[in-house]
Amino acid sequence: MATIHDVAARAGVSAATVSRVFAGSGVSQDKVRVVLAAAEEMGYTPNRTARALRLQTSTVIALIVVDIENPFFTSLARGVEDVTRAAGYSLVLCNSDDDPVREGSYLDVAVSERMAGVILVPTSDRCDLSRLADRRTAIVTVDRALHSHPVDAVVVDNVAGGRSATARLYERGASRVACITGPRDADTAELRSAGWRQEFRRFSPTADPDAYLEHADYRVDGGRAAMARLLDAAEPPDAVFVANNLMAVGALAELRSRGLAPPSFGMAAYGDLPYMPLGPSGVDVIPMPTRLIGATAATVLLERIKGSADPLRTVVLRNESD
Amino acid sequence: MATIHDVAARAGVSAATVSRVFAGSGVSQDKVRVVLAAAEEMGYTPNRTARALRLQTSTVIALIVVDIENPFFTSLARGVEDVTRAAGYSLVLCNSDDDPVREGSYLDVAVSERMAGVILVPTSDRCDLSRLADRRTAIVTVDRALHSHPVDAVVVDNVAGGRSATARLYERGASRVACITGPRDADTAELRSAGWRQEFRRFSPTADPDAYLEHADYRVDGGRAAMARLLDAAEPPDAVFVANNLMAVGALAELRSRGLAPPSFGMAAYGDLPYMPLGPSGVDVIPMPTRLIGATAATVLLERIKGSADPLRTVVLRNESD
DNA sequence: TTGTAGGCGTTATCAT
DNA sequence: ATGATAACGCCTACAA
Repeated sequence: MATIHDVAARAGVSAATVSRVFAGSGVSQDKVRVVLAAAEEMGYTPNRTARALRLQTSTVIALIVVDIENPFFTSLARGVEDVTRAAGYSLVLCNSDDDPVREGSYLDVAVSERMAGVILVPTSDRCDLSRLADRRTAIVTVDRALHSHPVDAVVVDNVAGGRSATARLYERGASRVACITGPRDADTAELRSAGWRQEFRRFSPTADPDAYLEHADYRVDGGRAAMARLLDAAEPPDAVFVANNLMAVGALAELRSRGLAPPSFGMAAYGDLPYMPLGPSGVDVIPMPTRLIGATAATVLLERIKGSADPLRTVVLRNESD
Repeated sequence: MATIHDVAARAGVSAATVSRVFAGSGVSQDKVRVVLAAAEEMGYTPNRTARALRLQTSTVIALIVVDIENPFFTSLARGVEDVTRAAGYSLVLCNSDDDPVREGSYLDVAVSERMAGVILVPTSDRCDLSRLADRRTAIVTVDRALHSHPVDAVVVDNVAGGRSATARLYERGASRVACITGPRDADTAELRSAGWRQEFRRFSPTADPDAYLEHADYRVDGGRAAMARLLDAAEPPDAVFVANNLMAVGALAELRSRGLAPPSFGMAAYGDLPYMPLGPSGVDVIPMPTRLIGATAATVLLERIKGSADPLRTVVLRNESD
């Protein structure tokens, strides 16, 4: 494969000149032409590996998500990619599968490959970012915030979303709104259920919130099982707020299998139900500005990569219908 | 950040010895301990960039798909990841968005980063793999085959799937089965519709197949629009074979919006409909062994990376219900 | 078993 | 504007 020296030899210039041509600075017009021609003929592509070694940084950005099979995260990825690509970076997507070990290994890869930055959906608050800090690798978290480590973050107002979803269910006539939220490690799960709890206390002051709160895993089957538990209770709810899209799909399946379904049994979900333009499902959706979240995170990251020393910030995007 | 020399100094050995410790060969027990201790204390991680430059290959594998938002491909990715991860490689996922230019740029990145190999869902038969060939980068295509370039491939039997889906619709009483297939550039689209055409000719010998064939883009909206065109025709079909999952979702939406729906209007789809355990949709699904496809592709790729010089092969997996 | 030294392909510094 | 040269961190003959 052609190296910079091969091109230099062919063009009758030094390697330094070829390098400058590709860096785009301080080379005479004629030499530029000669070099470009030579490079073209030889099919020369700069070796990113060598460049990264020399520069101590590459032009790759990693996006690490907790569930590649959740459309929310792939849509987020599209948002990220739109802006990173426009800025000349390539985006690689990594799936931690909500496993801190896998998350850690991808973070290691990121610093070890000298990636320019990483956008991370953290598996939990305990995740270790020190390795990135050592290398001053730019980082921003999305969707979930991190309190154990100071870092830029882009999130939505989960409490407000949980509240408005719950309130709407009550206003539409529900008398007891349960909640299916995510894993305890996910701060979004805690915040969304906190929003629900506020409204539950207000509208069902005599009932015990904890009897109507289920934790699951943000996945279809978990949502379905949680819905089943709620329905099997002594005093079942007549509506439910589900804290993410996939669990809502599962909960809906469980309801339908029992002959229940919205709107007779109320349901609100945080985030769009995937592939559900199939006629009205009766589910009240709190839409998330998914691509915008990704695009915003990418923008923040790029600023850090460019060297911004602004104070850390947490960008809170509004849900589209609070 | 600690380098191999720092560790060597601290451990009182040469850099070569440290390198050998991490390569795992020919170092005395006591030195191994000392080196590992030193590395641990200093938080040393080998610099993959330097290693890749030296070895002319890295330990990263790229999976380039045409639509990251299609659950089929993310599920495929899980299958790939299962085996690459077990073999000690890290997988990065890239989205070409069915755009040959983006596909090309990711291929460039792959060779430029000296990735160990790439698993590719090609956007079309015209895609240029010469750059990979130059660097002898291992490659295998999945889902779609490539005839312009000799390369390993893992696919399913698209013709058989198209035939059996169509035949089943006729056997269930349909009198005219239309077909919504994918873009002309995708060989899967041509093969699936070819399967349909065979059965169409057999069961509807007097009708013109081309009047009942629609090309769309393998996406929800495209499927919906195609379904609308079919229904608006002079002699509309009473059943349809849809060549992929997302278009089936769109087609189903269109049917329902017109008060039609399976099973009165027959529908068969190639690949599982995403997030549809919501009660029977009435759609006859040709399930694809999605994860297995990914795992198989990864296995083939790993063999090539290990240096296998076996003849090129195309692995054809059976659909689960042919 | 261990160390020395050269080179992987770039880019930045320093001359010219 | 251009060229020679050193260095980025690692691995691997080759020597000892």
